[in-house]
Amino acid sequence: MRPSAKRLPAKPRRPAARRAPTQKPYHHGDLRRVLIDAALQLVGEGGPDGLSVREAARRAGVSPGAPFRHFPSREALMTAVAEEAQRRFRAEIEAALTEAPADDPLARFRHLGLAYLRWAMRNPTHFEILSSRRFFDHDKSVQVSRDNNELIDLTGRTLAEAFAKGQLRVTDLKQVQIAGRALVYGFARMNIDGHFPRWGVNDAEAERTAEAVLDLFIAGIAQR
Amino acid sequence: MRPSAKRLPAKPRRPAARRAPTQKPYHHGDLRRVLIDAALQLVGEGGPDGLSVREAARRAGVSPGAPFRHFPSREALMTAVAEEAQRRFRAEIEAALTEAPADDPLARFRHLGLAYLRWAMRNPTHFEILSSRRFFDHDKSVQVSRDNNELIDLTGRTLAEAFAKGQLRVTDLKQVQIAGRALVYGFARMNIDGHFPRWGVNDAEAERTAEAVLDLFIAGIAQR
DNA sequence: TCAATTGTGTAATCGATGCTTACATTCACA
DNA sequence: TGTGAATGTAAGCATCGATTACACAATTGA
Repeated sequence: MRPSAKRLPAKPRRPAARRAPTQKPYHHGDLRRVLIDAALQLVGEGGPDGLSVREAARRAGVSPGAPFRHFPSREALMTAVAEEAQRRFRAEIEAALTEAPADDPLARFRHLGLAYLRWAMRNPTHFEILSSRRFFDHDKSVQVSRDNNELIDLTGRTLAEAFAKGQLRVTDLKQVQIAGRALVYGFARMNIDGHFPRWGVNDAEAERTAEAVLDLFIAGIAQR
Repeated sequence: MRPSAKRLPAKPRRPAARRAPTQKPYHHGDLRRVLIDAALQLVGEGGPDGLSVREAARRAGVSPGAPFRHFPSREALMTAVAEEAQRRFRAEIEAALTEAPADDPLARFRHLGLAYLRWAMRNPTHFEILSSRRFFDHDKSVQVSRDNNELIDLTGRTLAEAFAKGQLRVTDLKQVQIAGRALVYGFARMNIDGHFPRWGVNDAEAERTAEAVLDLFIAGIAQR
């Protein structure tokens, strides 16, 4: 609730509306949200280490101690950032999946992998924090772990459907899934960790190579 | 300066040899080496963030400013740690390769991947620092980049030999190599980043799964 | 032999950070 | 309308990386 939009029917003593525009109100309004946005930006700019509680407070125009009213620790703020990133990650993958053919599980699997890779390549720092346990305790975030598990289940089901349709020549789907995860995760992390020095973020060649690598993997497991 | 302990040439001044054993000499002896060892230990214990210049100095029994005589920055100390780790990494991989059959390139490729995975699984924090550009500037370490490039070249040559012998069904070796790197790197990083919560370090099941995943990949590219 | 040079350690200090405590202000509700 | 809860500020702590001035020691060369 913003301080200007309160009840106060009959009282002329300086309401927030009459406050001088340059003078900011004592209460921020939606500091929690603003802090998360600032933190998202900081992580985007400087990676996980770029997140500073004080800097986030600075950008929100608030005292250095204020964020601790909303987040008990830097790690908690990082967790909130990861939750927001995970939400976007999952949303984009599921959106991409709606455009995939419903009756071709292997093609859906490919769409899944491509959407995964594309988001990871375009949002490297955000992908990094939600993928590594170093930056926050995944067990303490129900949303991140749930979203992640559902994504894993989704690929598992898709693979099972592909197998049921006779699209796979391999039988151990569990290992196929782990290998597939390792492949896309490894590619995404190689990009993050600077193993592709010729590419910049959003480089089209990077995404083309990602696609080729994914297709190589799929060709290896597909029936032919 | 300490006024009481001036130079005073003609005096029963105690030379280093006659110094009491409990009293440590002013000069450490081999501080640089000891600092690297302490730093290796710190990284092994607490990951990359666990390295603190002060703590390394503390363990070396030296003042907080002393390490800066040997390393201009924390990053430089981390680079030295990474160089030592990279040296061990490469040595172990090359040692494993000597035990591989000389006339079977694909088997050698497999040995290469297995040695890579094994070392990464058993030395997760050390693998992490030498694999990510976050912790030090790879361009500033000739050793790390050279060792890494030679390892990459080694796998490239092995793949080329396998192809020449007709052991591969794929033609784009460049993409096979990138996919292979992504696979083992992704698996190693998944382990580091806590994606295999059931496993501990040195868990035999982890290495067995790593082997199975690698074999799945090789089966996908091998001629049959 | 011994004085100068160079190398290597200490002590003190700086600014930034995460985090805590005490206090101030405002909101929400009975 | 008044009171407790929520949310901000101010001040301060410990730790960290890093710098500077200074102390001590080993090496060198005339």
